[in-house]
Amino acid sequence: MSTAGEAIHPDRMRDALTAAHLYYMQDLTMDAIARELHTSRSSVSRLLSQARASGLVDIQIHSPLDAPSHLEKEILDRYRVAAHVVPVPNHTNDADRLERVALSVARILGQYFDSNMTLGIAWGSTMSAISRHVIPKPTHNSQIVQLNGAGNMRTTGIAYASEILRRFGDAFGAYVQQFPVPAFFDDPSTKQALWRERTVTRLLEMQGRMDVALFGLGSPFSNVPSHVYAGGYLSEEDYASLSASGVVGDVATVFFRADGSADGIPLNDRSSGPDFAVLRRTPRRICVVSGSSKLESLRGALAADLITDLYVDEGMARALVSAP
Amino acid sequence: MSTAGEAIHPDRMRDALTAAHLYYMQDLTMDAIARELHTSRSSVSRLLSQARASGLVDIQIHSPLDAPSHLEKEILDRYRVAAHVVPVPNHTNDADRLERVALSVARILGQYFDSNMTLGIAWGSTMSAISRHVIPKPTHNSQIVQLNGAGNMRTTGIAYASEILRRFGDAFGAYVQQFPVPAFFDDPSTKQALWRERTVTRLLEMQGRMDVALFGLGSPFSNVPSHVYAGGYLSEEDYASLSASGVVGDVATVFFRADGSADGIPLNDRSSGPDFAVLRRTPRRICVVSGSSKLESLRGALAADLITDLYVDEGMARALVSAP
DNA sequence: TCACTCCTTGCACATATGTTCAGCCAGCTT
DNA sequence: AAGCTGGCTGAACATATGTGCAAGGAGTGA
Repeated sequence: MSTAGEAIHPDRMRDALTAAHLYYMQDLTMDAIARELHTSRSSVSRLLSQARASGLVDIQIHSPLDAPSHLEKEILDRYRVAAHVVPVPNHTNDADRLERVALSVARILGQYFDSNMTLGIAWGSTMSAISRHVIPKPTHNSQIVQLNGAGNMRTTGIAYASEILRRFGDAFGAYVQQFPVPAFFDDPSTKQALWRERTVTRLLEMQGRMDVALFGLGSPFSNVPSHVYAGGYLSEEDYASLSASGVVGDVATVFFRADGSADGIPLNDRSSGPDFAVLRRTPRRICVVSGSSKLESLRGALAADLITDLYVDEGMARALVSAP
Repeated sequence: MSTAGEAIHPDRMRDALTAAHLYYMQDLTMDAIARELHTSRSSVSRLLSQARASGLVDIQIHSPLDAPSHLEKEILDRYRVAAHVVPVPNHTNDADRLERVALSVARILGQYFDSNMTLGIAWGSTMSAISRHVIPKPTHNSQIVQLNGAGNMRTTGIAYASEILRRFGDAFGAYVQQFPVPAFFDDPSTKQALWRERTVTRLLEMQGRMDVALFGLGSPFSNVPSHVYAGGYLSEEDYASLSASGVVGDVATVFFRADGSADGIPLNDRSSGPDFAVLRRTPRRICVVSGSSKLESLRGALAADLITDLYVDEGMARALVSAP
């Protein structure tokens, strides 16, 4: 069990708590609070920042039940997933879209995850961005499990993936279960052998018990290839094989076609990611997508029924409901 | 069923919602939001105010479970009630204390009340202050019931009490049940007769089904008499009778002694307020007290087991744990 | 159509808040 | 004890936010 968030001196936290009360519940100005706390206004400003960043202050936005935007309702009707459209101006570049969607998800994640739960997480640029902003929430007896290995031909990937895992674990005070294997095995039988090892079966069982899964999408053939496709995970032949199989995207390094099917895609036999059947058994499957190039991948994932809750930027949401 | 809060034009609300997302979830500046929304920065400021005031944005403060202040823990240990100490500087006058405690309670009330629930409320200066600040929260099929009549020798009290009721009703979109009777009857038999009327028994049944009761405390013999004791509700003889019975305070115009007993206090037979047995059956009984003069009254109410959740200013909390 | 009210807007100003920076202090190493 | 490091502080400055006000626009009744 890792410790939650940054260690904060208890006295400081009590001050932060008091400041938050005075500021958010009683509408005092920071100046007034500074006087009550016998400190400077700047310190109060900093205390309040800490209070927000450490989850002492929790800001939620409730749409009155009738308010879901036209887009969210349309997506619900057509795809049966709870959509959350993150407002983003049209001309925004993909990096900013990713950042804004990730920030929104990071701040709302606490609403999905609680004590005694297991959260499965993937890795990739989206997950990395989210991990950098999660807001701490203390939980007990909760677990975070890595969905797929991150090793590739050059590194074990442990540093990268574990950094992401660690951030989530710290934020929730959860036990973190890493998955120190390559994203793809060279030989399927190695995977099968390893999958019979008890350290691995234990992890697979945790995956099977997940309450929430959080993942982005890969899109191999878009003009902006995702982390997996740029990071030395796949060889030329692998890539060709994907193309030949009609793959449009992946979730946690498991691939699927436009119609949502995933059977008979050779690479999946060598992938360390969870079988879609396992994923579909997870009650909440939160998918975070941003950037125009992932539309086809998203359509495939929706067809595959991999998603229960979808976070997208506004542009993607529009694209999703406009075409057939 | 009254309509919730102020009527807001739906377009405006969607803008407010978007602004809130951009401001609170994505940390954009109001200036940036103004550009995205094609309006002026000042309008964004106003949109955000609306979003907060109308409950679109919900700000909560979570003390990490180990953080309850020394005072709150001490009160829990000694009196078995969940105490919430509202920080207030020592030299604050009673009017400000009342206002600050009321504001805090108003903003937190939504956490206690939800759809399909019944809320009982008293009246008085504390309740009035709270009512002026409640933050709207949409609920369904919920009810608000007046605990005790407000009529006195000069007025029916309906305007005063109903204004308080209405504010709560508006905020929660709840059905409001007023209690248009005098606070005290002149003749106990009038009360008994009326208590057999179906309009009244229906209301008494609602009181019996309350999920939450919200009330302040009266303190007849303090130097700062409460509303009841100043407003022409009681005659000289009544007052003398209370004194003779050893009364230290009241909840919803039902009186009690320092040891929490209420039997044999003549005025209670003429009071319109709920029998303490009814109150004690209510799962949550939230008492809001501020101002130094109500200490003895509070002690009595605690002894009478009328309270499950206590909101007090810091001074009162200290006083409560300091003396025997 | 006009006159009127009521509500909304953006501007300009007044405040409130965030952030940089230099100084200080506590705790640790040598 | 001296020297160092890291974290915290308040002053000063740079930004961001709140609000009074005059102007404009939609609705309403004469």
